[in-house]
Parts: sequence; structure tokens; C-alpha cells
Amino acid sequence: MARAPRQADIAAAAGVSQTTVSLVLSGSTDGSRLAEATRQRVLAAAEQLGYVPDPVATRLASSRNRMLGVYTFATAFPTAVDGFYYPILAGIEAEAAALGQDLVLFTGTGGSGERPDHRAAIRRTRIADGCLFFGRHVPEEPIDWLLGDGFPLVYVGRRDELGGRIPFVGVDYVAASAEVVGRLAALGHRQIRYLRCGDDALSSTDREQGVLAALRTARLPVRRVVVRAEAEAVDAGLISRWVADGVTAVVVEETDTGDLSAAALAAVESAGLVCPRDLSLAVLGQPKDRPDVSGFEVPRWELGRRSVRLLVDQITGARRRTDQQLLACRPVPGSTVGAAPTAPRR
Amino acid sequence: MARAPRQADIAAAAGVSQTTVSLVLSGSTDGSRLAEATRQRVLAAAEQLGYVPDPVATRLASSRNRMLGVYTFATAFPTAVDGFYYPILAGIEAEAAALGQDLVLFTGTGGSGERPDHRAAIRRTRIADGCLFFGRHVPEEPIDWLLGDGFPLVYVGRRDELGGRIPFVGVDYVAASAEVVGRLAALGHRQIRYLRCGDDALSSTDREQGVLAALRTARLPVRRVVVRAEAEAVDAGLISRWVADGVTAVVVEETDTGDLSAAALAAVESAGLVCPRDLSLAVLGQPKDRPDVSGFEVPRWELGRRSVRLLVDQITGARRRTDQQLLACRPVPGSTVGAAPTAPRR
DNA sequence: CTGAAAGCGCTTACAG
DNA sequence: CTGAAAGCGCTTACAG
Repeated sequence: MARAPRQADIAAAAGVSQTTVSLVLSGSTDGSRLAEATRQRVLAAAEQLGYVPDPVATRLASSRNRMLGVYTFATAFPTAVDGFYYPILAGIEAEAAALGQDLVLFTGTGGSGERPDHRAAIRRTRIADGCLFFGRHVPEEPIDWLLGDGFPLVYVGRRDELGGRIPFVGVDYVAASAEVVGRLAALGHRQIRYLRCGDDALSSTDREQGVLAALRTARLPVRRVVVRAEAEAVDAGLISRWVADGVTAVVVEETDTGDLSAAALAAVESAGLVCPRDLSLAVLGQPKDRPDVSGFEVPRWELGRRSVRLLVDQITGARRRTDQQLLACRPVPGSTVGAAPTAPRR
Repeated sequence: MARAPRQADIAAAAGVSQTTVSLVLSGSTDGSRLAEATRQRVLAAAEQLGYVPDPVATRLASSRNRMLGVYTFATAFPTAVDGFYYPILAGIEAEAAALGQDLVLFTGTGGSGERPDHRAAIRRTRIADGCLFFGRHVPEEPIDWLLGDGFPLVYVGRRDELGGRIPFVGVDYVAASAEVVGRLAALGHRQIRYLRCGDDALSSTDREQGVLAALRTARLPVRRVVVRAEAEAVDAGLISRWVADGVTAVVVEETDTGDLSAAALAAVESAGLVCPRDLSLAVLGQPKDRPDVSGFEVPRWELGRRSVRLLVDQITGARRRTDQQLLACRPVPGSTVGAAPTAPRR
């Protein structure tokens, strides 16, 4: 591979020292100003040789390289849930580009391909000026090291681990979920069921918390409202039974796969029920390709952008307090929710 | 930011020279073998200190850093056409992870955020061991430099520029398109229209070439078959006129946005026509969420994987001949194509 | 205003 | 079997 021109080559061509070339090219207007004639000579030679600085050497010598890491514990592009991650990645990319930063995707194992050694892989992250982290589980020890070293990092999604010291940009599922249930209560619904998945991720417990809070605010019963179920268990029979019991509104958690809400929607339909005539149905999120379903919109693209912004702020030293940000969701009115029937069903 | 341990620290801890540490850690079993006791001492110290090599320094000193570049001329995650790019990126990511390589996304301008300086941005690519390129247009000069320097690079998509010296992994649109038209000819269709977009990207001209080749093979007329149109111009009136003229089959180019095929599908429907009863309709590709439409499936995920594989082969020195690969598409029978009516329409 | 020198953390001949 | 030394291409005090 032929050698690319370096500062030494320019120096030789322009008849100056390599130091001078570096000074001219890094464009530090401050301090010792160089003779304009020298500057021009160096610039001309650089242009002539097609010089572009070697970012590797730059990074080694200085300590910034305008590269932002993105660390995912599983796969960066999960195909099963592409609708979920793609907008976040797109937001990250857009903001990174806007700020003139490149992105390094640490695709997990960091070399060996064998059992992922998070310690090594996460350390590798230091190649960048800072790093964004994704993933349901936080590998506390290595993250703690990074944090302790002052390495700039931001989690995409809310994180409470390590005594709340992890900077993040998350989504306010609590408020958004409470808003949805509050809407139902205002419409007169008294018998509500909340269908959630079995997994206890933060995004799940946050939603449940919002649901319960809204019920309490509306002075509605809280007992027996929450039902944990896998998508396979949600069928016409279940929904029919609820309606027979007097349930007038069902709220469904939207998970990253969208399985649960899809199952609920299908169950309602195959039970021969029509929303909102027979039953009001809301989803805590927005099911794919179903803008007609009542719920809320998770600001995924914005999540990506804001995460990058926070990370860059950390790197440049700006912003030291508001290291934990929660993004609000936009309510989606939809058409699957309506007023509760005035007469009690039987 | 606290300093991460380096080889010198390990050397001090283990009571050996930094050179020895490097030798042990780079695990070169070949040549001078080190005393097992020394090895163990170094390894233990490295483990104890939580050592992970600095990839920047590694890259500067040697010339590999297990990082693969991905250079996109526009935006890496175009949201408008996410269905198109996402699978490719997912494939790239999967293969990179499988091969233990990280990915560097060069998000365009490479620093300044002003007018994209492709020269500089592309040179920046050298930070990685090799680079994947995306994009309709090839900036010939900088690519030529890279090629001349022997820098490993692979285009995602077919490329004929620079005298055919650009390595690529592309899609065989010619063969896939010919297969679709051949199918129609075999079903007795004699009057066919090919609807294509106005843009002359390689993926467009390849498809047209395939269409024409198949027509010739079937000894069908070629004149007036090809119709260039924007999506907005494709309406019920156009389709109805064609059918009135005796056209029994319409073939539509699938572009990255999917606009044209969507317009054609909508036009057929609003003309009150049913496929394949009134008209056979095939798409040169696969419209989103419409597996029922006859056409072919572009192996996008595989395209990503193969591109990475070819790039890594180039980096490691394997494979020097088959630097240009074309991937076959899987035909999608679908249900929008049927036998031509035996009696000529009028 | 400009240059010689050290250093960033590694690898790689080359000696011993 | 192990170490001293040079070098990868930059930046950054520090002298002149």
C-alpha cells in the first residue's frame, strides 16, 4: 500500500520543519502566529500533495478524534425489532453528522467471536471520545470503571444502576402511560384491565407504575387490574370473558416486538368486538402500521439525537448537571377509545 | 480522566520489559517462544490491571485494528427508505460481529460540517483496515487514490467506473428482471409495458436491460414497451388506456422508495381491475408488505454479509480474483400474475 | 516567528 | 529466551 503524504513530506516540499506544518494545518490562530508567507507556502504544498491528516496519529497524539462510540450488548441491528431500533439509530446518525462526528459501532465481542468478554469489549470503547450504550442489562463493573475514569458515556434509555450515576436519555413511560389511563377514566371507564408482558424491564415497570398512578388519581380500583400474559395466551376467549365481567376498557403494553398489542388487537377482532363500540382499547405505545390505535408515540428519533447531544456535551465539558433526561411522548388520540357505556353491562 | 493501564505498567508489575509484554499479549506463538513462567507472570499482571490494548496505538504501530469503515455519501440511515437500507446494514453488522470486527460509520463530512469535502472525508477512511462504500455516485478521484494505494475497499452495489477496477458486491438485476419477463412470456403475454423511473442509476438500467433481453429471447416486440414515468403520473387512466390497447401485463420497476410500484398497484385498483384476472402485474423487486405481488426478492441482508466478507478477504490478502460479485435474487411467484387471455382483447 | 525534542502506546526488526 | 531501540504520524511544551 503506497504511502500517503504526511506532514514531513509537506515540510520537505515547503522547506520548513514538520512542527511548522503541524502548526499551520491545525490552524491554531492563537498564540504564536506564523508568517503569512510561510502559512501560504505550507498550505500550497499540502494541497499540492493531497494531504489529509492521519486520524489515528491525531488521536494518539492529542486526545480527540471526533469519533463517538455506540456499544450494543446484543446486535446493533436486531432484525426482529427493526421498527424499534432503526429510528433511534437514524437519530443518532443524524445528530452525529450534524456535529461532525463519526460513529464507531462496537459490535459486541470485540475480537474473539467467542464468549463476549464485556470487560475487554467495553474498554475498547475508549477508542472513541465517548460512547453511547444500549441494552437491557448494565454490566455494572466495567461501566463503573469507565465512569470512574471520567470517560464520557450516555445510556440510551433510563438507568438506575450504580446509585443513579449513569447519565442517560430515556423516555417518560410513567407519564405517558398515566395520561392514557387518565383519558379512559375521564371517559367514564371504571372497569379496566392492563395487559402486560412477563418481563420486568424498566420500560415495563415504568408503564405499570403510570397505569397504577392514574387509577389511584381517578380513585379507581387497582386490584386485579394488572394481568401478566404472553402473546400466545391472549385470545378471543380471554377478551370475551372480560367483557362479560363488565370490563369496558383494555390497555395493552407495547413491547419492542409488538407481539402483545398485535395479539390483543387480533383477539378483539376474532371475538367479534368492535372498538370503541363494544370495548375501548388503548396501547401504551404505538403498534406498527396502526396509527388508528389510541396510545402514545415514543420519540425514538429524538431519543437518538438527544443522546448524542448529551454525549458531546459531556465530551466538550458543557453540561454537568442535567445528565439524566426524560423525553415526553406525544399522545395519540386514535379511534379505538370512546366513552364508557352509561348503563352497566351484564 | 484517569489513565488506562498500558503495557509499560504491566511490564513494571511483572518485572519484564515492555517489549516482552507486547510479545506475550500479541500471542504470537511463532518464532521466539517465551518462557512459560514469564508468560504467566505477564498474563496475570495484565489481568490484574484490567489491561486492554489501545486500538489507536495498535493501529498506528502495526496496521490492523479490526475496524471496518462504512462510508456513505449521504446519510447512513435514510429514514425515507429504511426498508431498503436497514437489512443491508443489519447484514453488515452481523457479519462484522461474526468476524470480530468493529464498524466505523463515516457520516459524511468528516469534521467541518460545511460543504462535504469528499477528498478529506474519504481519506479519513484509512483509519479503518478497509472500507465499505455506499452511494449512487462514485467520487472517482479519491476512490482511485485509495485503490492505487492498495487500500482495501468494497462497494455495496455494482460499479463500472474506473475501468472496472472497483471491487463490489452487487445484485444481478439483469437476470432477475429477465426471469420475471420470461415468466410472463411463457404465460402467453404478448403485449407488455415496462414502467420505470426517470433516474438512470445502474440498478435501473440493469433492470431495463434484463427486460429487453427477455423480450428478445421470447421474440416479442421491444418498441414502445419501456415507459418512463414518475409515480405521480401513474394513475387509473394510464392503466385503463393500456388495457384498452390490448396490454395484458405490466411490469414495474421497484425503486428504493417503492413509490412507483405503490402508485401502479393503486392505479390498477382504482381502475377497477383485478390481478391477474384483468391484468398481470409484476414488480422488479418486492414491494413493502406485499408478498402477494409477483416479482423477486433482493437479497439485501446477504448483500451486507457478502460485502463484509469480501472486504475482510481483501484485508487478509485472501481472494484476489473474484473481486466483483453479483448476487442472485429469489423469484417470488406471487399471485398477481397469471396466464394471458387466450382471445385477444379489443 | 520557527525548530528540535519528547511523547502518545503500541509493533517489529535486531542484538544479546 | 528477553531487552534496547527505532518508528508509526501526529501534538505540544519548550527553546531559540
